[in-house]
Amino acid sequence: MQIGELASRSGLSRDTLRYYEKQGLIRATRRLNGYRHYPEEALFVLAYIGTAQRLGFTLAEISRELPALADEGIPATRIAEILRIKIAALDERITGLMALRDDLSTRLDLACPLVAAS
Amino acid sequence: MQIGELASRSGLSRDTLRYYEKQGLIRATRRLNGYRHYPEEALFVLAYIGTAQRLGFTLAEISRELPALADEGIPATRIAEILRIKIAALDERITGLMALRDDLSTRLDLACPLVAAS
DNA sequence: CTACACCCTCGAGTGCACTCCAGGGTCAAG
DNA sequence: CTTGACCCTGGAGTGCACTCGAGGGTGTAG
Repeated sequence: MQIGELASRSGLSRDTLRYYEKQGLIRATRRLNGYRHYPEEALFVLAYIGTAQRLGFTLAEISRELPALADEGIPATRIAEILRIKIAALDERITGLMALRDDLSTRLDLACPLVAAS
Repeated sequence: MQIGELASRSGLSRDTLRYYEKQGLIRATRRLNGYRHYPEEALFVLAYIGTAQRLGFTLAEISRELPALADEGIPATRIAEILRIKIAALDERITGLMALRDDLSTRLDLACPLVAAS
C-alpha cells in the first residue's frame, strides 16, 4: 500500500503520515522509485496511536513505547504485554471519568451546585 | 482571594489564570489598586474547565458554554442542565473507552494481535 | 526608607501536532 | 509525448495553550 491509500483508509493526511514517520511513530519501506510502501499492519499501528492520543499521551511518549509494535520479529508475548499496559491505562482513565461523573451527579442534587462539595 | 492564592489552590499558574480570563473562561472583579479578586466558586469553575479539557474540548468550545456558570444570578435549573449535558458527554466518553478496552482485550487472546480483528 | 512579596500590562516566545507550499520526479493511459 | 494522478524533500506557517520577560505599581514589616 502506498501513502495515498493508507491516508484515505486511516483518515489521516499524507502530510500527517510523513510527519509520524519523521517522529519515529511509523515505518515504511521504500520502492525503487523512492515511494513509501506500507504493510497492512500500519493501519493497526495508526489506530493504536489514535487511541493513545485520546488517552492523553503525546506523540513523543507514544513513540518511546511503540517500536516493539512497529518492528517485526518481536515475540507476541511482548506485544501482549504492551496491550496489557494500554488496557491498564484505559481502566485508570475510565475510573477517573466515572469519579468525575459521580461528582457532577452529586452536585445536581445540591441546592447550589457551584459550592464545592469537598 | 487574589490571583496568587487561586493559582496555588487550583494548581494553575498566575499566567494561565490571566490567560483564561482573556479567553473569557473566568471572570474577576478588580480592587481599587487594580488587583484581581476571585470568589470561592472560581475553584469549581476551574475544576470544570479541567474536566472539559480532559474530555477533549478546546478552551474556545468551553467558553461558549461556560458563561452561565461564571455569571451570577443564573437559575440553578440552568446550571443543573449544563451539568447534565456534561454528564452525558462523560458517559459517551466512558463508553468509547470501554469499547477500546474490550477491543484490546480481545486482541490479547489472538495469536497475532496486530492483525485487525475487524 | 528599604526590602520583599505581591500585583499589573503587553508583547514575544515555546512546544506540540499538524498543514501547506515550492519545486520537482514517476508512471500508466490516450 | 503530453496529461493527470500519484509520489518525493525541505522548509515555512498555523492554531492552541500556555509561558516568560521587561518594566513598573502596591502594600506590609522592620
